[in-house]
Order: sequence, then C-alpha cells, then structure tokens
Amino acid sequence: MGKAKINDVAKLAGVSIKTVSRVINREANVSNKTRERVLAVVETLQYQPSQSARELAGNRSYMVGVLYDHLSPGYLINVQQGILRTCKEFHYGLILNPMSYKKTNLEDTFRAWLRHSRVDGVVLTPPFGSDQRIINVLENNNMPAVTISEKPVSLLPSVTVDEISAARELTRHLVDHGHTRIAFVKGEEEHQSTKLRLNGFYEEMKSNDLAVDPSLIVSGDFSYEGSLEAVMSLFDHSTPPSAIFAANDDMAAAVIAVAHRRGFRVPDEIAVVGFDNSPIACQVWPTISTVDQPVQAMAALACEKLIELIKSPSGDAAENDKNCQIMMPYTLHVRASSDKAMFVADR
Amino acid sequence: MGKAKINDVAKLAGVSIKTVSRVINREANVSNKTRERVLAVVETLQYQPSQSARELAGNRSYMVGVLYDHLSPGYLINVQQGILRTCKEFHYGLILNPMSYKKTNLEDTFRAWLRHSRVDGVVLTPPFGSDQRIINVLENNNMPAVTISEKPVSLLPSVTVDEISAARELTRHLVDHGHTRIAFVKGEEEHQSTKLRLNGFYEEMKSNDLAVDPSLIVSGDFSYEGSLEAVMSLFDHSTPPSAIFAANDDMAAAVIAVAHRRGFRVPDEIAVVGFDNSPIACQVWPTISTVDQPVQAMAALACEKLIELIKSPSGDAAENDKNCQIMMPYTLHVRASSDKAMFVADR
DNA sequence: GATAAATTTGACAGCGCTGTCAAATTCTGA
DNA sequence: TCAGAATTTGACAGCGCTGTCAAATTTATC
Repeated sequence: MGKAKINDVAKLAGVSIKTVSRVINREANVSNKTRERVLAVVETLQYQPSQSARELAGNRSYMVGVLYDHLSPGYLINVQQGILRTCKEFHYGLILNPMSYKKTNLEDTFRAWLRHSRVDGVVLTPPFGSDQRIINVLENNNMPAVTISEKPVSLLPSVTVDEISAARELTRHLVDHGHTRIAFVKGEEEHQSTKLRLNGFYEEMKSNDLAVDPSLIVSGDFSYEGSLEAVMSLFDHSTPPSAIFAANDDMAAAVIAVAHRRGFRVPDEIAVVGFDNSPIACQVWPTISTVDQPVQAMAALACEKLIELIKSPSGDAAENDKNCQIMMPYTLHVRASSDKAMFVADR
Repeated sequence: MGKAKINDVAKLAGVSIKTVSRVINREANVSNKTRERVLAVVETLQYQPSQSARELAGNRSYMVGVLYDHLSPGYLINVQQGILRTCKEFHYGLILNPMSYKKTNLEDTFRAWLRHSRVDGVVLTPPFGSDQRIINVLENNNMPAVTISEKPVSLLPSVTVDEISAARELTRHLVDHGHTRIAFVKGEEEHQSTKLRLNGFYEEMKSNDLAVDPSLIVSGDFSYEGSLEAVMSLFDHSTPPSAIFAANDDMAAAVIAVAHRRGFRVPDEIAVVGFDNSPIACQVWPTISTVDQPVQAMAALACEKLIELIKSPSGDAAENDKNCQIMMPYTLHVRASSDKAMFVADR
C-alpha cells in the first residue's frame, strides 16, 4: 500500500496529471464532470499531494516562521503554542528563528534566513515588530508578516493589548492602596512595551496628582539577573519608595528577592507589581500582582492573520488585511505582593 | 542576484553537482581539498540548499521532530536551542510536537503526527523516552529516535547524565553540612529521573549510615504548583527535617516559598537543594544549590546522533549506532540555599 | 614498477508536482 | 451549417536536489 501519487489519480480518472493538479488546487476552467470524477478518485485513493513536490514546483513553502530574541521562556512557550495551534488548523509548518537583535549584521542574517528557510510569512515578536531594519528587509522581499505585542512601524497587521491602559490600572491599584511614592523598573529601551508601560504609569500618577521622583525610575532589561542592580539601588535610596512597579514579572521577582535579602516585608513595607503574568509570578513568595496578556490566543490570532495575508494576492484586498490592528483584553491579577488581604489568605 | 543553486556552486568550484551535494550532507569519501574548495564557494555564494528539492529527491523530509510534554519552560527552551543548533549545522528543520502523555489515545495521536509531519526522526524528551507505547509506534514505523535524559526502554541512542551519582553528591553535600534528617520531594512517578534521583539519595544516605524516615519522602510532580501541598506537609511534620532534597528546581523553589511563608530561615533552619539548574534556581532568594545538566549540549548531541541514525542504512551499522549511550558530565552548584557561606556572600 | 584495492568523483535518471503554451473540444452566432 | 471565439485539456519542460552505479583517481601491496 504505497502512497497514491498524482499519476495514479490521473490514470484512474482517465485524465491528465495536470487536470488532477487543477482540481486539487481549485483552479478555474475544469468542467464539473471532470472535477467530480477526479475528486471521486482522489477520495477512493486517499490521495494526498506531496508537500515537497508542490513546494519545489510551485515555489512556495507552506511554512511560517517566528522571529524571537531572548524572550522569557514562559512567554515564548506560549507564543509557540498559539502559533502551533493555528498552523495545525491550516496545515502550515512552523519554523523557529531565534536571533539576537543586537547582532551587528542583523539585516544580512535575517535576509539569509528568509532565503534559506523559504517561509511564506513571518510572525514578529518583540522587539522585532518595531525594528525598522527587519521591516525593511521584509518589505524589500515582499514577505508577509504580522506583529505580536507591538504596533508595527509599518503597515502590518498586529495583535496587542492596551498596555498603557493596563499599566494605568496597575498603577491605580497601587495608588488605591495608599502608595504615593512609587518606583518604576524599566525594561529594555528597544522594546515598545517599555515606553508604553512607563507612559501608562506616568499618566496615572499624573491624573492622581502624584509626583514621580525621577531617581525612582531605574533601568532593567526585562530579565531577573539584568535588573538586580537597578533594583538594589532602589532599596539603597535615601528615601525608598513604598511600592515598586516592575515592567515585567521577571524583574518583579528580582524586587521580591532583593526585598527578602534586605529584610523588607512584602507587601507591608514594600508593595510590588509586575506585568505579563509569567509563570514566575506565582513561583515566588509572596506571589506577584500582575497583568495577564492572553499571549497564546494573541499568537494564534496573529498567525491566522498572517495566513490570510499570505493567501491574499498582493496588492488586492491585501492592503486592507494589512491594516488590521487587533487589541485583545487583558486581566488584572491582584495577588499577595501588593495586597495584604491576599497575602494573609495565601499564608 | 538570484539565490545560488547547487549548480552555480558546482561550476564555480569546478566539480560536479553531486560532489557539492556530498559536501553539504557531510557524506564520507570527499577529499579534504575538494571539500574545502566547495565550502569556500558555498560561503562566497551564500549558498543554501533548497529544502523542498532535497525532500523530493531524497524521499525524506530533512526534518526532525521533538516530542515533549509540559516540561518546565526553561528546560524546554534549552532543549530546543540545542536541537536547533545541530539542525542548522546539518541543514535540517525542526518540527515541534507538544503532546500530553496522559492522553488516552496517545498512540493514535502520535502515529497520526508521524505520518502527517513526515519527519525523518524524533527526539524524545522525558517522559516519552521511557514510554513503551511511543517506542512501539516508533519501532513499527521503523522511525529513528533518540532519547534525552532517559535510558530508553528499547535499543535507542540516549544522552544522559549520571543522575544517581549527581543525586549522591548533592546528598553528600547536605550530609557534609551536618544534616542527618533529610526529606526528599519526588517528581512524577512516570519520569525515570524520579527513580534515579531518589535512588542516589537512598544510596548515599545508606553509605553514611543515615536512616531515611519514610514519612519524609513525599510526592510532587516536578512543578511548583503541583508540589506545594507535599512540601507543606514536610513543614507541618511533627519532627521537621533540617534539609530538603527536591528532585528538581521548580519544586525546590516551592520549598523556598513555603519556608518564607512559614517563617523558616533558609539555609539556617532548613537547607534546600534542587536539581537541573533551571533559570528559577537563581531567580529566588536564597538561590538554590543544584546540579547542572548541560541540557543544551545534550540536546545538540542527541540530535547529531539522530541524524547519524537517519543516514545510516537501516540494518547496517545502524544497530551499532543505536547502541550508543552517551553520558555527559554534570556540575554541582553550591549556592545560598544550603550553604551559609554562600548565603552571606550573596547578601 | 605493475597490479590490486580503496577511495574519490561524476553522469544520469528521476522525485511528484506546477507553469506554460499549444491542442482539442465545446460553444457562439449569422 | 461553419468560421471564429471561448473553454477545457494535455504534452512537456523543468523546479533543485539525491540515489545509483560506473568511471577516474589515489593508495597500498608485492
């Protein structure tokens, strides 16, 4: 029971190979009689076209790629899971492309990958969605793409959450708990999220007539290790804050750790909030208040949009597709790190 | 400037197409002189073989799959990274297959995936390497496979570390620090590592003439959340241990968290060691003493072995290849959670 | 130095499918 | 009815690479 090939189908249906191909690919100009006959044979023979052959002959790959840098593992896994879900549904394959955005010859590397991986489209994760160099290469190669968690710098579909608004809510939560002197730990400057979350923080502070002490705004890099130093400087401050807003959960975990080290009680002496609802938010004690982004759903949706784009003949309604900006809902998770009641309940 | 094809390389290097193919595929029987010349041209032309063409011509997919369940993200990312490294080197693609080993119709699901993904081989991560059902499907389909971190239940190459010996060292470390009443948090029963690590613990305790209190051996599931309850029972014990050996770092992090909650000082009142050197081991405070497995290197090597297997004509020296059991070195990392000196230094 | 053995190389025939374009067929309308 | 247009179909040439196997070259042996 070898696999049926297009040839077998053609012979059995009494037509040419090409006609079978037409039917398979839903091309026009096939009489109904013929189409039905062919389809029947396809059915009985359980014929499945060979992906590689069509790739080779048709010069397409039926693969999408995902570009990522050193995202936190938890986040990345969710992205992968989401894309994978959509890929499965549409019979596409997924190619991973981990790449450092700090590479000097980023453009060449990316261009090379585009060539050799022969993907039909690319999902961009932060910070690539706002990297002009990547976008340029993409456009020069006329390669469809979508972004996750970033408003693209070009005309590309994107799936995001309203990070400004989420950051405001988180800030308000702290303010509501009586905090007035609040510190902020920034992520990497290149990430759009860094700006958005900080802006949300500023806005909310302002609308509560609260001053922001510039010496309380410190720079981390979205990683635990990379932000330890900045966090410590906060604790060493002559007038330490009563609450710290970390731009993601890994850095919030660093805050918790330093608090333990320095003997500050969380949330009594210092309240902490993070962002992203990464696994780590629940794997430290006290657990970290944060904002949940539906990363998996976002990735799945982004991939759907990408496949749509791939299929739409360029120039056509494609322009329309490219314009689609989806904003997903986020969820505030109040936990022990910023709320005494939760802290007690957790105990 | 179209993309270079094998033809261009052949012409420029003054050899036949086939020879270039040999070099690309690292086949034997190419003189060094020729190989270098070809590689040079490949470099200048930035030649990348067309995947689809090789698939079609070679009747294989040049894809390897990796089968995994809900591993901890940090571990999984390392596995992916390692495999990806080898894949790149050998011009293979990677297909992800997340799958729950608790699924009832595991075999059918796996068989279906094997067919439709058309991979040439599979990398098995725990606990699939010791899952008889998976192995059966693999053998029936004559599909090459390798295992990581598990001695396979069948004749398959494997890359592991000596977990028994590592667990013994970790235990000895605790004993050396004066601990005699030591608890152990097990992982999921299905994972081989659970048995190995526990055995190592037993052996070392025995060889130090130390008794093991059975009520101090509790069951977690390798995850933070899933082991919290078991860990708490340890703290609620009428005669709590002075040290806890958690079978991995996630569970050790749970121990740390519960210690914080219950007001036990680590490492003074309770010492903790983990296993794996996951990212989380350094993202809690105090940092967790653990054993580092070179996961990425292991994955890379496993993938190499897999590709060897794929290439070796079955029945031939293949049997030989299958027998290869590689054991990589592990490294003990003593940190603050079990060592006062480290704790102080960390402060 | 001549012959056998081992190694290295290349010619060639596809892999299963799609694009092109021309051939065969069907459909118009006067 | 038949020329001419519209539609449907098929022959054929690859896509870029690998497997096979035989030819050319190098190395080993006496």
